[in-house]
Amino acid sequence: MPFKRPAPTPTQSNSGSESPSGSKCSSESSSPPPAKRPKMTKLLPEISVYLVQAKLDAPAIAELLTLGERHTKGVCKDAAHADVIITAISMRRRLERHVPWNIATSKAVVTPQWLRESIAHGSALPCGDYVAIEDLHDSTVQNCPDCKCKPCACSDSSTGFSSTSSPRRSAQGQDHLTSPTTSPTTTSNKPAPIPIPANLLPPDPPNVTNLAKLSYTSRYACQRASPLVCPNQDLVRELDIIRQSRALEGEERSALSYARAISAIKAYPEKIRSLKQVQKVPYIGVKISSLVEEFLDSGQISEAQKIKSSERFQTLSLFTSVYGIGPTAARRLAALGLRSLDDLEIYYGVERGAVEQNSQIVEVEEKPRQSGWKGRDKGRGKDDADGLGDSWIRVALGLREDLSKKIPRDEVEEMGRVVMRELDALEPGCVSTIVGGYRRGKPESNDVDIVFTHPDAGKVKGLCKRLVRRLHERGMVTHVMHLSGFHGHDPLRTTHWDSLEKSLTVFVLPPSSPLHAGVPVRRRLDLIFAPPEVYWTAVIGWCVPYPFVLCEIGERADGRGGQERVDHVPA
DNA sequence: TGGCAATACTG
DNA sequence: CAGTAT
DNA sequence: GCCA
Repeated sequence: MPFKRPAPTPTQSNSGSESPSGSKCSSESSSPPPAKRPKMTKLLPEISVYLVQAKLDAPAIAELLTLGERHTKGVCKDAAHADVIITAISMRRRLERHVPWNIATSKAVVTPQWLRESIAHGSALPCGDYVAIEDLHDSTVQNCPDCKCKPCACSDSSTGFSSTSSPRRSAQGQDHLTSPTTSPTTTSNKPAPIPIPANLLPPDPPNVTNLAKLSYTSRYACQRASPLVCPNQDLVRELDIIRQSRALEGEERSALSYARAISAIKAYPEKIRSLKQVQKVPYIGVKISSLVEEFLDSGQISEAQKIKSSERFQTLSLFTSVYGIGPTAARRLAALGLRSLDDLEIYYGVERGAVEQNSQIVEVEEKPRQSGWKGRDKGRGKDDADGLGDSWIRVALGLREDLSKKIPRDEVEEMGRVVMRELDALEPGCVSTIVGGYRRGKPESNDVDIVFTHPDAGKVKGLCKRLVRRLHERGMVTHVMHLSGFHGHDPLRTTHWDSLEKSLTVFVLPPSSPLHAGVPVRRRLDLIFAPPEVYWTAVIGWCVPYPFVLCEIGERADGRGGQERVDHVPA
């Protein structure tokens, strides 16, 4: 395996965070949206589901998980806790590999269509019509939570509207989704539908990955299939705490080892029950192996527990959650005795209005920075003596809360549309793909990464800056953390990788957007501009999660060589 | 035992 | 150059 | 911390 090519690397994006908390059946994942905004009423509030991911492709899994989270009581991590098991498997033998038979017989086991149509219908449909496995017909009918649990469409329906009637967005319960994660959005609106060159469109028909060839034993992540939600999530969560701790304490090498091991475990297709199983997983050596052993015995890892409960870890984690504060600064701040965000605000001299505590909505609209629109002060070299007086950290402190919120796919897509609309006005004919975690099928993202190009290579240069300027003028980009210029490197040996322009910004949906509600949450938005020749390579590169190992990305000139791999990138 | 991806940008 | 970010 |  060739890796280690001297060349250019796409940098990746997307932090590999975990889906957070979660005990049994989580819905809506972590951050309990204070029900302030899109007050979505669940259509199947009494039913919890379990999704067997086998035989489903990433987009379908994402779709079903999203539906499950949004409209059921919760998506269970364990079939035993669910009321309904959803699977595309039709053979008993195969199902037994994922769900113990005695469990399966005590539930309703149905096809994905049951979920889709029940939601479209507004309440649970008879499971008997969606039996996934013949042998389970009777038990499925018997265990179906049907209508009996829900007083179908009653008084309460005032708040309840069917998702299908939702004003914006049309695509929701579509069956043959056109791989929502893939289709590049074009800027073609009504007037001049500029044709997009075929080499910038996704392959049609889409490439299909032979999952059988992807084994978890592969050393390279790009050769492993990986479920969106791994069966060993609890174990992974424990190990990740140790990983984080190592990183926070500056033991990067160790952290890297944990990261690789975790990535490998995530690719392991079934629940790990014995040490023997783990030993086969790459990047699991003596130490981690012993940790896993402890986990198998006790369901937890004492070292992780200890770390998690330590004040040290909590403080460092909190501090690094501020954009711009990394492990080193966090340790230094902690060493100064600081412990809380309040401490940081005081330390960095945030003006604390009297209001602050009570009225949350203090209309803290960011004032445009005086020195141009690049939102950052320079000037003020006084308190910089200790290297920390960064006034910029104050801004980050204000952004922290918003930026820590996850972004639902709906909103990711809306952001993509909005940005595309602006770009279209600026330079018609552009093509884009939303990459990062979104493209990997994650139901929620930490940020939004979009890769752009234009069929005419000449039109790309400088576009990034222009787009950011426009977005900023229109109030959508509130901050620019970073704007990379166009380096006209020597046109020779340098591949076109370094000619990427990118900008890391903070974005907020405009009032005109259907998803704009009250005070919209500010989001991290990364814009990447690539010349057409490397467009797909860039797309791939930005979809590979950390820790990544490069593997023949870009082997084909048009970058489509990687297309087939990217649809099953590990999460 | 050496090495772990590689770079861009800021202060 | 160190630190943070992707 | 794991691999070559």
